[in-house]
Amino acid sequence: MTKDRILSAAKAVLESAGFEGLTIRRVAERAGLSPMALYRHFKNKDELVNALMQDGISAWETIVRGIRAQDPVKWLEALMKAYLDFALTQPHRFDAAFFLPAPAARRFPDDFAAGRSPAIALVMARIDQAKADGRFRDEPTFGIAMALVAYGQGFVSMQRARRFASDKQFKALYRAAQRQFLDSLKPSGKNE
Amino acid sequence: MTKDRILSAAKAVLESAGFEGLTIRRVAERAGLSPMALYRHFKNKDELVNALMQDGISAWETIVRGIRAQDPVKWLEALMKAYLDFALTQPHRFDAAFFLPAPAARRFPDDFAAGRSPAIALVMARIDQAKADGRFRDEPTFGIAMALVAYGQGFVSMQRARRFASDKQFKALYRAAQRQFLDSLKPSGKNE
DNA sequence: ACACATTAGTGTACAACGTACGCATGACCA
DNA sequence: TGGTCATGCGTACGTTGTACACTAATGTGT
Repeated sequence: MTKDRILSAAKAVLESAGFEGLTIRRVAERAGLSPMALYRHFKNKDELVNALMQDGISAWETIVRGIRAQDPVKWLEALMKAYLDFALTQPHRFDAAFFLPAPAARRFPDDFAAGRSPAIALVMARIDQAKADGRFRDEPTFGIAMALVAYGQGFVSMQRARRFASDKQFKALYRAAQRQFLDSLKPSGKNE
Repeated sequence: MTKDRILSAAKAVLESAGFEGLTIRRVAERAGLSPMALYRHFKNKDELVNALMQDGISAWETIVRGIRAQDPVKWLEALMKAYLDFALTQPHRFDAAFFLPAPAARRFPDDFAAGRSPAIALVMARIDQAKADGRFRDEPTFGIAMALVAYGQGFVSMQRARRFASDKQFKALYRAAQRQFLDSLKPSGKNE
């Protein structure tokens, strides 16, 4: 399918040149087509970018589904580490997945926050498990999940806005905060 | 000063047309100048945008300094509310302050996260006060402050990416999470 | 086999963008 | 009076997204 070839080209351009360097002409060249040919397959540039967003989201879901840790708390630790890795090793794909505005018409129809997103559902399941095992205090699962998500998103968003002095510092602070966050969920008295 | 007139024009354009509508030509027209005149006062568009970022940051600092609550916990509540209001009532100015990448050359030289930023210093002072008063558990002030910041930034970042079904939902979830966050900081046993 | 509609791709052209370059104007000081 | 400097403008170029009109290929119905 030509559409797939265009999308592959777009992903390649995005990875090597970022969103700023993502132009119709460059994608077309990479796909071996004339610029206008893309418009047979995507209504406009926004639609192409939106396809990249979908790609980023699927990539993240695959990553989450691939986390193998048995212990629920360790699983959540691995999740937060995976999130950081995703943000650092595939920055543009990550941005496509998490920072790109969804098309206004097609907002996330259901409550992403309320756990309808596939990825967040997995997270909530582990939180429930940890609570059942007495590893976490009895606070609302949904609230914990939101905190976890906001945590990651907020940190990466600050890093993208260059609010840290260096990437090393960002990583160190992220990890410290992650540890403290998970600790703060332990039942009373078990905090170190 | 002409430079101030340009900046005012830029702020007006930003407010009415957003970053997408912020063009040299439009700012120049608003300021009653030819497009090229702006280049006598700003090296290029990035420098102008950077000035808008500084403006946004000062605006936020003014807001924070204006919070009058005596009780430290109430002060932090007011802070989180003010943050939400800022994001919703002056979206572009907020984005300039929190989401715009700082110029690569001039990264935040000191550790913003570590409390060198004026605004965060005020936050940490209140957290310390709450801990001293026995209102918060004895967890690292810095970690709490980071969590608070990341929380806000993460939520707004998700809203900007249209990850909520509506603004009403966003507000409701933000407030719920805020309440839960502050509750989770109370000393053991005092959680409802 | 023939006529015709649909699809895929191209080439040209336009408006809007950031901005390099060179020139005009006036203020100020010698 | 002449020279320097700051300020602003007009023109022009390259790059962007994409509207429009066109051609070539591919079915599809008779």
